[in-house]
Amino acid sequence: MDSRLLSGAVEMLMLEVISHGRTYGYEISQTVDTRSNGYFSLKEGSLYPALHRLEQQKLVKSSWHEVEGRRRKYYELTSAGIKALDAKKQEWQAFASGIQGVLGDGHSATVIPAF
Amino acid sequence: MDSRLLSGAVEMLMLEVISHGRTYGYEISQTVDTRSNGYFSLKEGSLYPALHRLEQQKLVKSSWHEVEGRRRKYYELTSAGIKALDAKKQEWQAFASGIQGVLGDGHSATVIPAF
DNA sequence: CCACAATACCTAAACACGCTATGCATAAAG
DNA sequence: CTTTATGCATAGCGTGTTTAGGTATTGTGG
Repeated sequence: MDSRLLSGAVEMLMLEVISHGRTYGYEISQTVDTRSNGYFSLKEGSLYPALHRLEQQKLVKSSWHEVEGRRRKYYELTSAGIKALDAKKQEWQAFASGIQGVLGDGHSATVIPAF
Repeated sequence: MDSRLLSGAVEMLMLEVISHGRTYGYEISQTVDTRSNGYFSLKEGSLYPALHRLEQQKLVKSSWHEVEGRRRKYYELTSAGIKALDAKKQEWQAFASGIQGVLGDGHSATVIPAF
């Protein structure tokens, strides 16, 4: 897929996944992959920097934990993160509507007069 | 709006507008603006370079014309452009579905056990 | 008549962010 | 014991948007 499309939606997707319960980077990428039927695959080079951005923006908070013999950095949403996710979802809806507005409504191809 | 979202859909939108009939840069931006109810605004700094990219990729062809006392660079789709628009639309659908797949289906918030 | 807005095109520099590639470390599988 | 999967991280690259600026013509209000 065209990665430029994904640009801008990555953070929303990640926040969404995290909103379902405390999770960590590797699992987030797996979840996004699975739930999009393999259409998206967050690469590590975008995944981890994005998590760091979100944390810097105080939308998520992290904590290291040893689980199943694995050292993982778990993330969960802050209250600001919950609001941000909601805002991003609304923005996504508006964006998708905007696209439909341009693509959608009829406008049968015009007969083009020559100059 | 988040310009990152738009990035990646810009070329599709422009091809779409051009597909309705020969047009030029300034008008394209107005059309996109109008038909998205003012939601999108293609900045000149992205509009013109995008047109040049499309032309370089042979998806559109241009010609200068003097109309209404205005010197304008008119664009129209090539046959490759028509195909590309179709492909981009399909990709958009797949992308939007992917997003819905991640956002959509229930997944009631889990009760998070403490560590 | 003149300043200003609108129309119309263009580009350079700064910035953002996804990707590739790489590195490190541990656990499970063969 | 070597390979694969898990798990985190970052540097450099590529691409495209924004900001900001430049040029030129036409219409408009004072």
